Amino acid sequence: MNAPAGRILVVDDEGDVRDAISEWLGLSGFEVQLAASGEAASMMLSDAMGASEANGFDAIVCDVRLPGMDGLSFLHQTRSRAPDVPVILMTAHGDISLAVTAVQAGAFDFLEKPYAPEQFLATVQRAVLKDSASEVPDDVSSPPAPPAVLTDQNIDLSLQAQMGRHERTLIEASLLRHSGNISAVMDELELPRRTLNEKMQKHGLRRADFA
Amino acid sequence: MNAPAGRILVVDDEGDVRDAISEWLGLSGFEVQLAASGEAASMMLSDAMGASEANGFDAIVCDVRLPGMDGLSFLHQTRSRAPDVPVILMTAHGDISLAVTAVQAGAFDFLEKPYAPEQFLATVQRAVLKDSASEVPDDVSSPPAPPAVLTDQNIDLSLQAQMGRHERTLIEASLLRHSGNISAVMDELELPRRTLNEKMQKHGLRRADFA
DNA sequence: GGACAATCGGCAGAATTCCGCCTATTTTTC
DNA sequence: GAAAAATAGGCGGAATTCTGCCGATTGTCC
Repeated sequence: MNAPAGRILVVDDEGDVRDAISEWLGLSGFEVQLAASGEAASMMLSDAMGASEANGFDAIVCDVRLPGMDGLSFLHQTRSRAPDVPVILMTAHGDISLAVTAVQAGAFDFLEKPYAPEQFLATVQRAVLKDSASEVPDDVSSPPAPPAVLTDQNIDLSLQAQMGRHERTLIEASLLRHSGNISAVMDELELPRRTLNEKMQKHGLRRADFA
Repeated sequence: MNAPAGRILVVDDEGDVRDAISEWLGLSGFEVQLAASGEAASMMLSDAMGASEANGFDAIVCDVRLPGMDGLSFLHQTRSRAPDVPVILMTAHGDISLAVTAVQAGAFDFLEKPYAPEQFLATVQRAVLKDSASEVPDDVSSPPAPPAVLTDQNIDLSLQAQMGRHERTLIEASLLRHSGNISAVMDELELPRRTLNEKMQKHGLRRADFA
């Protein structure tokens, strides 16, 4: 195998998520290191920086919602300790204000779960290559920015597919908010239980994953 | 009356929104100028910059979804023409990637409708005073910016309602991208014409509005 | 271990949505 | 301004989704 495409630190308290992400990254040739908490990640970052090997990580992927030190705190800490390492934040619930805050605080990007692996990988690639407009936000005199709308590629853009993903996202977010409590989700989304069950099954959502 | 607190350009294609915002701003002592399209706003910006009076506007508030030149395009253009004028973008639908793109492109803030007038005004005030973390994106030692985005209230959160809004948003966006060209939208969203027609009617979308 | 609450899946009729076919109207093209 | 292309809407059978009912499981609390 060639030299790794880059070294990525993945921070997420959910084992399933870590597994999935590390698999995606691994298959793409990245060297992956995992952390289940902000504290652990912070220590790994210290190690990597202390070690002789280069500057440590090429990018960090971190969930916003973490027990203990949360994603934003970790972002702030990392930006001051290792300004050159791009930090990508992820969240399961779409919170605009959080995204704005994160990007203003220097996050490289802010991903909303669930996302397609290709999209995720594309973002990591960009981060590793530091190929982003966010690196030169003030260079407004540069040629008229290209159609900066970074639309996803290799993603099914049919209405049906987009609606399906959105439905999944909404249900997932509600499940997350209510820790997998079906009754609460039924109530919030105003869905008969039978319908909710079917949709969850269709999207492969299991309440156990949100408990 | 005292000297105006600042001069604000409001860009929104919906008259009701313009009226509401201009009232809020007016009552707070701001001088308000209204535009219904990105093109019109662009021309007003030219006027203001050309005129002897100061540097034109103290802040610009712009809807993302506009017929013709959309909010992001207008943002880009404005950032290069008038880098010192903070641009606040607004949107009715919460789209994280859009918010990220906007902030990376230099938007001062990204507001999600609907919001309370007080919070809207607070954001404008911050913009006029240039009191924002986005002005010093690399100053990571500063405390995290306060939550500038307002969450919805009095909005139907049922899955059905949310999905309906999303469907409308997607179709609207596609119509916008293709200037109301039905065939192109059919192709992009992979919808039979008959189905697209019905959905457009359901959501009250008329192609004429996007031509 | 038993009672009770929460959750799940099969089944099937009701309700809704999908979408081809045909025709009318509007817009473009030459 | 006539032919061609694009768009819109009525109609209705096909396909899908919705969702109440019922019994089976699973988890929880004495």
